[in-house]
Amino acid sequence: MRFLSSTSGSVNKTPCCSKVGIKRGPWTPEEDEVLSNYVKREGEGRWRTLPKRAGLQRCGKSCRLRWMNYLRPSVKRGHIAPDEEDLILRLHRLLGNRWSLIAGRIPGRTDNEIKNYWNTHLSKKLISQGIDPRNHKPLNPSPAASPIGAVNNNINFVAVPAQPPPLPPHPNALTLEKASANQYQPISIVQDVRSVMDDGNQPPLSLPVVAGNGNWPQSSNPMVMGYQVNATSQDNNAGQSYLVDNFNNEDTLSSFLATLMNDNFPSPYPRWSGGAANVPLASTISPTVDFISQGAIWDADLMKSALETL
DNA sequence: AACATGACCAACCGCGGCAGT
DNA sequence: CACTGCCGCGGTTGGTCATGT
Repeated sequence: MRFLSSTSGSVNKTPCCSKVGIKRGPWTPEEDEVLSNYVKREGEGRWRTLPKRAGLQRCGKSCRLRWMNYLRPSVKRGHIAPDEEDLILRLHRLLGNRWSLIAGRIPGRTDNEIKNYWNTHLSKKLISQGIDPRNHKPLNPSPAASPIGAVNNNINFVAVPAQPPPLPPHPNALTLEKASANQYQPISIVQDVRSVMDDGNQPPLSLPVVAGNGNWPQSSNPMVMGYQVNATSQDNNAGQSYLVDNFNNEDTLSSFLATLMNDNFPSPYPRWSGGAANVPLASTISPTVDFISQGAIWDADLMKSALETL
């Protein structure tokens, strides 16, 4: 039983939870009050030493979790609303099990809550609709068995055939322009990416926002997500624009993000080169995730508007 | 009424990243 | 540069409650 202090077995317990005298299990109202008052008074952080300072017989991890998931004033209570569910689905489709990132885009909801809601509701819902909740693609690749699946009244996920037929030009192409030193924003439709490909032309340039490593353009880069236009060299000219697909075929954006997140991107790992794009360097190897969380490219509103084009 | 099963979700655990030294 | 400790994340567990038999 997990809530009893287990003195047997498990050698590799984390230090904070293996200490004698540390309480575990459900929190009492008294403990909640002590923790809540202390954090409101002293602020968040220094969780490791907080229990001692606050006079709680808990480990720091437990205190942090309790505050973050339950006691924080900003935590929203109650059922997940339809629009929240809709947003969770869209974000999960793009980000996968990045619960913290998803929660960061849904005010008042915690990563734990969204994770639980996903595991107990949404994943089953998608399965019942013939959609694989892991990748949002049909469980059965047979076109006859994978019609368009209505997830709810607000959103339709289009089942992707095994070999999608050519699509006509779509008006939802999104282009980006440099809005400031560290942010791009959508501008007008420039060109349908597939028309470039269908003509058999070599893509002008791979999209610098994904391939930029200080040595772009890299026309041989296999992760062509979009094409730079109106740019002739590695420069930082204002007004250059980028076509970022049209979000309409084969989940391009989603698979692209997934590829980055799964570390499948070819070496050298894409990072912003300060000279090329003047965007804050991502120090980790999850650049897109960092960009999203830092708002470097996809700030909250931009991400939302992009998702709404799906 | 008693028991079995399933759903829900708070809380725990291990791990990786990162800042500080 | 290497080491250490803390923090935060995602996966998992198991207690509680609701529903079914």
